[in-house]
Amino acid sequence: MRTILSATSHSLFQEQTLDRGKRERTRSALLDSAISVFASKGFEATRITDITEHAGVANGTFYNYYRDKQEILNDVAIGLAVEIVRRINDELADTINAIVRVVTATARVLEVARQEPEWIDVLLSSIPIVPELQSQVVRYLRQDLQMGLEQGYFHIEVDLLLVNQMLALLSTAILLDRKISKETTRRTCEAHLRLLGLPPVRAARQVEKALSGLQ
Amino acid sequence: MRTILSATSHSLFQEQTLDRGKRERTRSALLDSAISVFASKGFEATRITDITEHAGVANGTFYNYYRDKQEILNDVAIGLAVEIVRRINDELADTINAIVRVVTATARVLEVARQEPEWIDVLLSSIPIVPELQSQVVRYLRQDLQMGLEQGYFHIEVDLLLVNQMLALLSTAILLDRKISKETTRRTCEAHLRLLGLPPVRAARQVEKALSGLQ
DNA sequence: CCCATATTTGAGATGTATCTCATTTTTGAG
DNA sequence: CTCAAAAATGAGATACATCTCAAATATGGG
Repeated sequence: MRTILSATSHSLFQEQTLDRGKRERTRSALLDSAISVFASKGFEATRITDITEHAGVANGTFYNYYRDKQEILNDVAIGLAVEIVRRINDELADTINAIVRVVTATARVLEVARQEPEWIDVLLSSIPIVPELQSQVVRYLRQDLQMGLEQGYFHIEVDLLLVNQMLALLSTAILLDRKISKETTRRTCEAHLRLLGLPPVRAARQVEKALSGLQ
Repeated sequence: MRTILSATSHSLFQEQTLDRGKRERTRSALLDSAISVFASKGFEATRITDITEHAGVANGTFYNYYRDKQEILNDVAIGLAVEIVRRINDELADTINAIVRVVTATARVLEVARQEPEWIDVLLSSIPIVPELQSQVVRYLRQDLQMGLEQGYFHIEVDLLLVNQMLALLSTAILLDRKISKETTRRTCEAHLRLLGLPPVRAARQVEKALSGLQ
């Protein structure tokens, strides 16, 4: 057992395929079930049967769609990443200040973690296992960091180490406080800005300002 | 497969028990083998037989000492933690400046990671699995952080989140650059001080000073 | 060197998960 | 509604890791 919170996540894949044929609906059921089971038992401990039982299909059905656990994890992780990045990107379309972008993105990821704990559970634990994922996340984050450098806010080398440091701080917040209090969000945003080279007082002020601007 | 570097670690447990009876020598062989195998295949993927083969004993021998994998992992992790903490504590006995303590401890952990990659591999991946470990690490780190607060250097709340943030930055460094370049060490120390609330320029200066003082 | 005790051994019993495939059931286009 | 194609089924073959234990072997104090 891994997650403490009850599983209240909405289905991600089912919703996208209610109209398409039977095949796509069954695939979505498997994908959504995989999210739940991976989140509650962890990837290693999950058996194919756990996924099929949760999806309400027979064991053999799994093999009509995927060869093994790893293969369905890939689909799940990419699907989650695409959805979460899409949401945040939409919101940030008009934001040009790099500090605000970083704080907002951080806060939004934590917001998703609060509302869909299973998604983030699976996504974060997939990063080391699904190589394709890491490179996507890195490319996405790097843009904002580069922007912050050009705007003169950040004092740091933008590279793989930095991106992974930021991801690690995110993971820490989620693992330690699954309900994601406002306090946890604030401190994680501050940690990000401190890491990026803002003096602590300035970091606090900027986080304060940016977070109050979010609804 | 997990580690890329070849396994060049020294035995930790064998050395301590060369004189004691057969029983303790076999136990040590199992413990040292467990380190190697956990480091190379990861805990989940390790089978009892991997450990006994590596130790050059029969499969059944394992069960004369441990009930299962988890039980030997506990012994391994605690043994590693005790050894590493002992080394660093010895060196820091006379250091009273909290900044120097934090930078030195960080640098030394990374030094161990470079020289005994298997140790740190296993230790870090054990932290989530061996509860006893986490509380020990937290208690140990908290002292230095408290000291830094009292000396007026740090601007932060010292709690579980902070300690885990620092551990996460350490893990990130090790996972991303297993050979642990000077650069990685410097940046990880700076990240720690930035996180603790030192302004970036000051953090850089302090790290520079403290690291140059280490042989 | 002796021998009671401690330790090791490894074949096999047990349990469990994966994966296959011949058969059954469902689907949805015409 | 019909029916060929698509999809689902689940029993069982296969594989493999755990754990046991009676027998074999090694140990080290006297």
